[in-house]
Amino acid sequence: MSEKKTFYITTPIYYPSDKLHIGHTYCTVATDAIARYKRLCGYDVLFLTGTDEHGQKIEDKAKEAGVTPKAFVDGIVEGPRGVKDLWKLMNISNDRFIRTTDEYHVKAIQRVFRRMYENGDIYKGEYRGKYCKPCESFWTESQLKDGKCPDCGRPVEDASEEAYFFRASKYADRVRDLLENTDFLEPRSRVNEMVNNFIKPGLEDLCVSRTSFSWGIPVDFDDKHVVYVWLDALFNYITALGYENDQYGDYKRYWPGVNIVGKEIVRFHSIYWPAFLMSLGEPLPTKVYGHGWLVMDGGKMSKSKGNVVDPYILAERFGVDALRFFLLRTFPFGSDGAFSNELLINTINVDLANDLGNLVSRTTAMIEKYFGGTLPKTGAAESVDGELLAAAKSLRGRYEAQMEKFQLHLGLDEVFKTIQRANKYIDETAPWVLAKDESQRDRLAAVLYNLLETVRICAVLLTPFIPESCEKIFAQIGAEESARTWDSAAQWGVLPDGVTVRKGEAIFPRIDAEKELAELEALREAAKKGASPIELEPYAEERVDFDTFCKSDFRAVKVKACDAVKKSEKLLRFTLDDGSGTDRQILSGIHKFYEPEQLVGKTLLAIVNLPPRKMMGLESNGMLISAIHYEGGEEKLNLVMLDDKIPAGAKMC
RNA sequence: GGCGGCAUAGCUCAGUUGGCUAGAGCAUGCGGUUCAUACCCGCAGUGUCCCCGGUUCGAAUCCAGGUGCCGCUACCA
Repeated sequence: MSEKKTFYITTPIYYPSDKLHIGHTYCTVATDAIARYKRLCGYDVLFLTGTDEHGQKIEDKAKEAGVTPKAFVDGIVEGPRGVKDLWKLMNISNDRFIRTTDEYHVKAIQRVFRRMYENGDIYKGEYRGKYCKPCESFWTESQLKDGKCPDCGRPVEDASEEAYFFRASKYADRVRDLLENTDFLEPRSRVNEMVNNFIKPGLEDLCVSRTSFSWGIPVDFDDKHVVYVWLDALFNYITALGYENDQYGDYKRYWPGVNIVGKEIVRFHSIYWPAFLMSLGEPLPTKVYGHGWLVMDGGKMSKSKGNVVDPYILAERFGVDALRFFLLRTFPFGSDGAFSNELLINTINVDLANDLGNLVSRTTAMIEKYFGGTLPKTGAAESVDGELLAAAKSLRGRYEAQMEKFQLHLGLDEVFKTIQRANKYIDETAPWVLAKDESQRDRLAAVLYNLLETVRICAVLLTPFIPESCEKIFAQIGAEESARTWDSAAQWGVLPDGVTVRKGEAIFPRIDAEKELAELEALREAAKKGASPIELEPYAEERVDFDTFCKSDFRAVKVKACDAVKKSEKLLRFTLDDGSGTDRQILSGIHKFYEPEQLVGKTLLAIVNLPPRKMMGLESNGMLISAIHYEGGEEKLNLVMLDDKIPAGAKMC
């Protein structure tokens, strides 16, 4: 009977290829608020976060940094100002932290992979698919016509590397039903996107192993292969509870739970994740919730723009609670929100300093001033009290309704409407007038008591969002433990007669907006200057033998014409003079970097003896050579341009 | 290109199944107050509800077309 109901909630596990930014913080803070809310309500909550540490990108980054992948991620996860430090700073109340490099997780994934292999849902296949020799083209199974090459109708043969596949197609109907006919995936708008894009066209089997790099969990019965990162990553939600391992033992107790995710990874969580669980016959998550993104003023966050928002800087300047509050108060959870420093400062000043902070301050100040800090017993009610009392007494119900839907900003909105009502109540009752009249002492005490109770209820409901600050408020208004509970938030008159308050420091100091904005702008400029280190592709370790290299036929080519390929975002079509007398056509996906007009007449470098390849229905005979590097995390591409003196067709060697 | 989403006041956003003079907060202007963190309370505005048609007694809302922004996805050998 006394067994508490359980509630399990997770953030995504973050990919530690770089320091985390405000977007990760937003997601984690939101999940933390929900976890704290559920604890407040009396649930036995388990809250998990962690890091997803395998994959090619991390292997590359580590190589670049000259350390092992494990050492690289250790630095970002456990190191100073790393992931764990950030969550500590942000006062995140996670009960567990999983790293996908943790031994128990690795072992569990190997077992999961093996089980799915043994039950037939994972099978060995070919990564590239089918090869048509005469056309020299690769095709996937789904592109074939009657099992033959869709271009020439001739038979195709298997080619390229072997890989393991997950039979996602087998679960397509069940997943579709789950998406369309339940509220498994929210917000609802994501459902159409998933069904139309991935299920209706026919859900393809998913390649779940790689041989092209080694930083991953080895398939234990075939160690050329490492497990695909998504399969590895998704199962964290249950390995962290002890699924297929002995590290923990509460899978039965807590699963299924709620997965909070960003909208960019909804696909994996709403299609493959349930399909994997179906394959193993395990319960599905109770809900996958895809929240929106913070959109920066000045566009997407990027290092070169200098608008990557560093949560450390904001939390240290304005306070952890202020930052937590801003993120959850301002943006509807579920849709995108426009982030700006100005909005941040404004919200802190208006809601926290002026409305809430000042309400606590003026209430406690008056009690100290008029009653020496201790409120006498009283009962002098008047009709003017009605509205405030009604608002405060019904607040918990309205708040709860929103919180249960994860509408965090609306829950907060209810609380702040009540706070504003309390400020108005002070105006209506004018305690400073009552104070001048000795016969109104009783009434004055009643007014101040009503204010204290309203503040108390609001503070209880704000604890999931701004826990530290609420502690301070409770201390100032003299609220004991029993006056801080979920139950007490639905009751009026919980603070005892003769309650003693103690006015302290301002809980939320006002921010000098102009000064702070100028300083943040200066920091931004500095970051912009400092943060354009040029990053290079890692150097290849494998040697190519001289003969193979010599087979590559590099030639100087002159651009006779260049136009954008219709219906394609990236492709440009080049008509080239390669000195042979016949024009050569090459397609290149560089429209992001060049407009066609810029390139006509230029002398470029191309490899001309690659097999022809069709893209968007057009044939490409070779490849133009470009130089690639990264600046501030952004890919930069420059075509290699040769001296115009070089004649078309000149061979490079 | 396919799929999906968004477009409402200077800014950030609400507007349930079509129904009052289209709303809130911030910012702005004016007034009040002095307990309080130059704060609080009240009043006042301001809108081609992206454009163009259509359905309807009636459209911000529904339908067709268009424009702009965003996301997913395909083609970047």
